[in-house]
Amino acid sequence: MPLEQLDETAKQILSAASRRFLHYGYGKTTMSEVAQDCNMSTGNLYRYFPSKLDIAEKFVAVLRLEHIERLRGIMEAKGKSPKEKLREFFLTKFRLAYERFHDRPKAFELSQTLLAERPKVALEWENAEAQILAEILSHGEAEGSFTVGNPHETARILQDIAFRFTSPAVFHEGEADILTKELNGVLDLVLDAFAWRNYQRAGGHRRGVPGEL
Amino acid sequence: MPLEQLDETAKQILSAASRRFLHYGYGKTTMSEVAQDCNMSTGNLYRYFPSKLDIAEKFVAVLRLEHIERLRGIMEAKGKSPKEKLREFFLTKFRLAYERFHDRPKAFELSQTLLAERPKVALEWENAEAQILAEILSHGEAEGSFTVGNPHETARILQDIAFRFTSPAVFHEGEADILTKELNGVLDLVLDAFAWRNYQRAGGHRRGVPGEL
DNA sequence: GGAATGAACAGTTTATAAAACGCTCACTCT
DNA sequence: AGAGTGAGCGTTTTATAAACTGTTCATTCC
Repeated sequence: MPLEQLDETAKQILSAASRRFLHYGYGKTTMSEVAQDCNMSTGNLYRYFPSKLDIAEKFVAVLRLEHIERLRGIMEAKGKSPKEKLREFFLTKFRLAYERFHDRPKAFELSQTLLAERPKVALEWENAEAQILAEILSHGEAEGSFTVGNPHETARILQDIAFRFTSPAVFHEGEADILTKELNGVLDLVLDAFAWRNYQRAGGHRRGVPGEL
Repeated sequence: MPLEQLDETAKQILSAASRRFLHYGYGKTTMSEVAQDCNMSTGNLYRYFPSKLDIAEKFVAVLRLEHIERLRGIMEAKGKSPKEKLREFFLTKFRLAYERFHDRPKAFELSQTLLAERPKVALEWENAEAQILAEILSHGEAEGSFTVGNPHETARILQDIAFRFTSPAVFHEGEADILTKELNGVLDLVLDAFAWRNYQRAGGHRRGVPGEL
């Protein structure tokens, strides 16, 4: 699945196509243009990719890998509390989404067509994120910061909550700093909910709540 | 602004146009068709509405009024706790949005074009909802169920949180019952956050928290 | 014989001409 | 004099033909 498993020629094709996708958009790049960039015939492209859409899918898969690695880095960071990680997770996710879509309209178009044709891609992306989120929650639970029943279920709910700050269609409405402020308000609320659940689990009779700042 | 303030002829025009909007969609209904339905000329339509878009805007304004009245009814209901009202508010809002868009694609098209041309309409709708939401929060605060700093700010944040369950673009992904379940999970979390804030305000030393079920 | 080609096919996009549309206004009707 | 008309204006939508694109495969190349 990672880039390294690809044939050298496939990498070249992917690279040429990616460049055109970002520059001219998915719809405006043709297979023969990509072939020309690679000094080969159109027919030969199909020895390495089943279709144009599969090239786009691979392109997004690479993007996703970088995106997920970034978030995984936050999860694995030392010296940060699970609460801080949770906040940073969503702030980073938002910032990455904002940069990807608001600053680069062609990437937005590619996502639109790809997700229309291949809905699974979006689900895989969300699942990969939910995985990391669930790990943050599990660590927090083990460490006493959170009380989370089912980490994966809770991760889904957190994704629902943050949807407003991930959905590309909305980014035009508000500017980044306003949205960031609102997202922080949302995260305050989420963390308060966890604080309450943690307090409830602890029996609701102690003044100091473990893991509370 | 309400329907009653309209001229009798204007009401007739609005009614005929609305019927066509819902049946054939905004784009497929023509002014001359509406005029024919009303047994008048196209020119006469413009004595009552400045443009076709303004008819659509009035149509949506009526919809909004019904929608808001419904939510206001929840807010004003007797014998329900603010927490129950908060939950019912969002469940109803979701159900209404789901019916409006998922079950009636033509209404979806009308919203799309109207919001593209008249972004203010969406803001007014959101503001009207936020108003009611803020009142529920204020009542809850006065009654001891919630601790809410700024009701309007908090209302905004709750709207952000529920965005996933309001955004028309998403309704195709999951079915209503799955989304309802997830929304309930989100509301559980929100209510827990309020419980914690309430507990914090109360000094964090009492076992029983006022207003808690 | 595996790698690469490019003409050919079906489907889509684009270009453009024709039809239809939203809207105005000089006018008629009552 | 206020309500209503409808031909006419500029623009948008639609219909259709031409050009192009994604994909295949019989063939060529090394």
